[in-house]
Amino acid sequence: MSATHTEVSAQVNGPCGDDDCGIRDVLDRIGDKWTVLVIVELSKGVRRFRELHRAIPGISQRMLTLTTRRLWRDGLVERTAHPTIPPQVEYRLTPMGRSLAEAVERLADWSRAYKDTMAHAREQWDAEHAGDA
Amino acid sequence: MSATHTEVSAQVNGPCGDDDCGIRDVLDRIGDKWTVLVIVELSKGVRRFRELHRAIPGISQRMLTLTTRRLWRDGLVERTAHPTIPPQVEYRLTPMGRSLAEAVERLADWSRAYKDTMAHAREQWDAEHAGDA
DNA sequence: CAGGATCCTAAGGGATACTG
DNA sequence: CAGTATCCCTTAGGATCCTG
Repeated sequence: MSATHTEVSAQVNGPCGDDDCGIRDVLDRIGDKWTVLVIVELSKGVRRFRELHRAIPGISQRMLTLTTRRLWRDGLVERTAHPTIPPQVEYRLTPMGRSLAEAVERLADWSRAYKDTMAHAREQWDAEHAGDA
Repeated sequence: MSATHTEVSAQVNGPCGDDDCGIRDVLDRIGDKWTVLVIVELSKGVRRFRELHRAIPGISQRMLTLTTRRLWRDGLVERTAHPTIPPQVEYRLTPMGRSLAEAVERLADWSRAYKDTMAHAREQWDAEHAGDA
């Protein structure tokens, strides 16, 4: 798997030369507490504010508002406000949003694949370092 | 959660039934400020503490210590301490760590692919909502 | 060199009350 | 219903000094 390279082949498996690529950009966007959950929920279909709120346990209206607004602003979701009484606002992923949802799903795949391995690694580490502080 | 919902296509493109899958798990691990940067740097090869410190501009020793330790504990990186004076500690990704690095790269790919589109979307949004507060 | 121990602040985010 | 507006508090993380 890993070649016997030291750091000569920095550009082999690193997609960017020596910079941090765009990784921080994505994480600044989805690294918060709720964004991905909203994205995942919206990847299932169109949702209204209230539906999102109930589908994502624990989120406050405030954070849902902030999160949806950020996604909207970034062009990841489309917001449709029906001028009815009471108001109805629908959120749906844009093509770009769906593509992000795809990438996020891959990450979720990884998580499920290695969850047990990581848990076991932690247990073992904790056991081996039981005398430290 | 609510079972009486008439959600027909809930399991179509959603990889998990109605839960949040393991997405939060991953993000709790890589969603912080430095973890991915360390992972990316280590994906280029073995690195010593100092090398990591200099390769990742802005990180403090404290955060580098915490970050590497967490990765180590989770079995994502391997830590080799040479009992020399002065000490030498090498970090390298484990197979599981490399697999995570892969997934992270995919996310970075996405970022680079849509960076401009998002920036443009934001500009437009800001322009259209210049009169709000 | 590779950390540990402390101190301290910025900000993310929760709870609650109000509004169009 | 879909938000706003405030208050408040926890905590990630920076700065600094110390050690084996």
